[in-house]
Amino acid sequence: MLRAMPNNTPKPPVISDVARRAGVSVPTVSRVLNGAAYVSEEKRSKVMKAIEELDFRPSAAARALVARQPKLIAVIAGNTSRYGYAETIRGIEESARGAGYTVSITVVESAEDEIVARAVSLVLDQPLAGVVVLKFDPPGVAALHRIPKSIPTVSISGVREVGVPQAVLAEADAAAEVVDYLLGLGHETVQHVRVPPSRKEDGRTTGWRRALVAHGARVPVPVDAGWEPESGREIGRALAADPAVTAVFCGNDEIAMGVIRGLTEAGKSVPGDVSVVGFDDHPLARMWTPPLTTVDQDFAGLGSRAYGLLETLIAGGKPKKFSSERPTVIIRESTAPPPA
Amino acid sequence: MLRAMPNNTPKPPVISDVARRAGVSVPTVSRVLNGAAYVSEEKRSKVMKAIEELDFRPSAAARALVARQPKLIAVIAGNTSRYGYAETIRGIEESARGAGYTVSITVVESAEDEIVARAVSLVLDQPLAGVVVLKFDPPGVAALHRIPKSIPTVSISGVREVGVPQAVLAEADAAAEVVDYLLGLGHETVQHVRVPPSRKEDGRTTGWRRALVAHGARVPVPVDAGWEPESGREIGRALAADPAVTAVFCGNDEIAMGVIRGLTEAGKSVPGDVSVVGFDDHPLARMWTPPLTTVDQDFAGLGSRAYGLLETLIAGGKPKKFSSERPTVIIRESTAPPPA
DNA sequence: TTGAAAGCGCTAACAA
DNA sequence: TTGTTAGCGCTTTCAA
Repeated sequence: MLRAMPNNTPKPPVISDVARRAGVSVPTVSRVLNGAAYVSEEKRSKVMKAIEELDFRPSAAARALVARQPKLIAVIAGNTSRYGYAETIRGIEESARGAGYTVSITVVESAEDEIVARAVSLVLDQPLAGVVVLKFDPPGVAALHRIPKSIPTVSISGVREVGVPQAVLAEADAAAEVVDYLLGLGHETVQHVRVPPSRKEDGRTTGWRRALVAHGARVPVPVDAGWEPESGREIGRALAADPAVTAVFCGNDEIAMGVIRGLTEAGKSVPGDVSVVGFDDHPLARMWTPPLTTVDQDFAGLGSRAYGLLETLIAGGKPKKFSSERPTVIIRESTAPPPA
Repeated sequence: MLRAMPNNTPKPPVISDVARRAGVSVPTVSRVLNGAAYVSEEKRSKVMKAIEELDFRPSAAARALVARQPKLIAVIAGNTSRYGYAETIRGIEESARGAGYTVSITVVESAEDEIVARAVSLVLDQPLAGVVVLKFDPPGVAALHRIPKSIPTVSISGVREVGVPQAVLAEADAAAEVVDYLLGLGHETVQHVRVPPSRKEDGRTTGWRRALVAHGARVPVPVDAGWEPESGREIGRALAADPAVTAVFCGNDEIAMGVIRGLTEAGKSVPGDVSVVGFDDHPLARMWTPPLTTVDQDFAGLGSRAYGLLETLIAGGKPKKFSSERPTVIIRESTAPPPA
């Protein structure tokens, strides 16, 4: 553990050091620092010089203490490095940075009470302007429940839910469109391989089911995959054994790639024997063999919209309850009519 | 832009509110907060109760001001969402969180002076315990130069460099090993497709060149790729036209996948006609067709080691100059002897 | 245009 | 065991 020991670096200069060196009062230094108020050219330059010489930086802690709104936005997520998460965070950070905010990220490793409490508490220990919670998974959902109402908060999700303002990517509609497309190609039904859901059922699964039912098609039991492509591979191998499956809709591209690999290893051809669709439009989806039919999700835009909602909230405004957008289906070469 | 408007959320409770409600003095509240000193069971429970009721959280800003070390670590990077970056950040965050730190991320979009200055300034405006700079690219390198020496700082890189303490993944050695392996298979030389380097030459290129020279093999002119797999594809197509290239060593897996795709599209077989090696062991590398021979880089471990260095620095200790580790070559199926 | 004084929310030192 | 008194480094009145 870290001990509170004296730091070996020299104590950094403070504002009074600058004032003394420049021969002015502390508030005057503060004035030139903030570009505000009137300061004579003479003093201003003296102060600037002193700042340079001392390599002075105002203490962020002191500034934060004094009235000023904190300039930190916390992002809470169950994961930071998987494609969708990373891109969403990128979108948040980019927008936030543009407005002068820094973003912190903290991951909640599981939905277990103690883990969630510890992570949230860590987050709240910083001086925060607001928080964005990625509700892509159970840890995210659990974390949201623990954020005090007094802190401006928005969430990000794949489905509309009541609660704090929310940026959403309307997955269900896109999923339904995928199924429509596949059924239109002549497939009798569409198998679904889903990623770990954030709740009982995620938007992709809901949309898939809805479309199947709307078409009067048989609704197969969804197969659960993990987050790793490897789990898709195993499922692909298993699916290959069932001649009834001619079309598979996967919860994300990585899983789809794994499924394709498993199918191929088991001797099936994609899309000749079975069509496979992913979700997300991962950068490698178009490089895949065959290039993957998938759904483009603008994660960065999603993050950016979440920031927008939060900004309104922080400013004391009343943002829309939802900022919703519809992902786009991208048809490439992993889908075709079923074998005759 | 965000205006400094009054917030609509109620002003959060402060320590004096708790003290008043509990009928004790402010320092007493502080004492129970910090678990220190003697406080009677009676008052302690009164205070706890007041804290609960008010949902009070001590102001991090005030705490930071008063001697206590801030609990925020800033990560500065040229990117946050690409595989290696995201994983490295994950490693940092995980270790930092374990020790009670939150991590902020801010990206530096280019090495342009103004951009770098703005980003760094944003970072320094937070009360920081220390900073980790990802020197994987020019923006990262530029940012490092702007961090004041008074702030505990470590960097992360693929090659050893003088300066602040550094966590390194010894790319050059691994790259050399790849070339040794390929040459051992019988290839006359190895073409190199590199990702945008952080400096004149990155470790992967250095190791590749070194091994080639050591074997007395011809050293081809490296081909520059971008970060997108798509750029690899174009290069692959171009490379297919040159019968002299039978082995290609790529700067990362995404590029390698693009190269393989380009090669394949141009009618070459991998590894029959040309062998391709990637770098990073991306999660999809083993799913690829053919499964990719690559180099496993433990990015999360790298991030974790960087945190370790920083922790020592923050505690006032003197960390090693380098925490170096050697990536491992992973041979899969995208490499074979050259065609007869 | 400038400085003196007050105070942000908290912890540390000192008495009691 | 507890309260009183001082600040931490800065910004913000308020006078001058």
